[in-house]
Amino acid sequence: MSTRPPSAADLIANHGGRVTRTRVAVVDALDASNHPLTHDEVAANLSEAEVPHDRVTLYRALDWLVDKGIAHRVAGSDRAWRYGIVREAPHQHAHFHCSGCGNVFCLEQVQPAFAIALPGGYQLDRAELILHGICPTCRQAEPTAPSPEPR
Amino acid sequence: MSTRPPSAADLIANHGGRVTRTRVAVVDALDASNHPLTHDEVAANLSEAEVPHDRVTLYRALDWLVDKGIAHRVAGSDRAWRYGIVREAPHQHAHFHCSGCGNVFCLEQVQPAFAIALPGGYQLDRAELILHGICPTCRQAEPTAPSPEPR
DNA sequence: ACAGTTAACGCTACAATGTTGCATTATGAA
DNA sequence: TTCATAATGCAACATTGTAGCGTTAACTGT
Ligand SMILES: [Mn+2]
Ligand SMILES: [Mn+2]
Ligand SMILES: [Zn+2]
Ligand SMILES: [Zn+2]
Repeated sequence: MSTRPPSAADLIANHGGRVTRTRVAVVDALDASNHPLTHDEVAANLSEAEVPHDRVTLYRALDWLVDKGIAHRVAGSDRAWRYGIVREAPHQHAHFHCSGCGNVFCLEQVQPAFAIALPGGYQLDRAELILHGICPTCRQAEPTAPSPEPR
Repeated sequence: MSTRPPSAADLIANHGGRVTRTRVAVVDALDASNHPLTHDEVAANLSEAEVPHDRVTLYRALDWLVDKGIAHRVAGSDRAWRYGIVREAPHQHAHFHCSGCGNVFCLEQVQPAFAIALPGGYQLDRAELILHGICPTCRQAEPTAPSPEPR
């Protein structure tokens, strides 16, 4: 017998939270995605699943999940946070920002471990590595696109 | 005889732009700062120098400077862009985000050059290294502060 | 099964950071 | 000086998120 992954409800209850409609649906939505989602994307997801929800409640649910370490939050290039389920703690890896679709992908394989010669006086706490480029899906959509991008 | 650094007006004119009150003041403000400034900080700076200015015009001036490569733009942790004068092109170095003062510092010494084994299908365009911690100024202000930061 | 406590909700208002449209101004060129 | 138009200044709007506060419903204890 292998241990099954905990249900959304279990995850929430195990962290001392009340199991509510929105929280369960949010965890399910994040868990089903292969990349972190914006508040708006989660909302769309819930709407599609016909789960009634409130904008503010959704923000609070996401915040709570991050606070409990169930989800993590990563900044996008468009100043909207992305929320992703935490699949392996601690959450420390590079993130890939696709300039095609705008999605952010967690690269769990790429652990930013490098020695940095910091100028004097700076006290380093945490390093964040962000890679910009084209994700596999967008790349396949336009394989050899020159994308002239006139300056 | 050493070549003097170009005046703000020259910089602007050399890029084919009209030399206006706001643009000149913005370039001067950015140039005088040792770290990139937010729109709001630039505005405060202009107010202090008693340079009349409009919020939107200021945004457009900053955008124009970035577009021409005179300034560069870097994201803050508070979803406000920071604008800094370009002192050495190309602008490619690590950025330090101070959790004390919230300022962002350009670390021209720290060039993010590392070999990354990217998962298949991703096309890398640019790598961005963000360091989080305490800047020299904030550190001196509270030398051994634990900074409890209650969640 | 029921009642009580209070975490969490849902709504309204507000804040911060930008963007868009458009009439007006003033910069640089002729 | 005159002229074309780049750039401005103002009002309105968009997006992303927070704060206050009365109401609801999830859990606890019986
Ligand atoms: Mn991640
Ligand atoms: Mn910089
Ligand atoms: Zn993509
Ligand atoms: Zn600082």
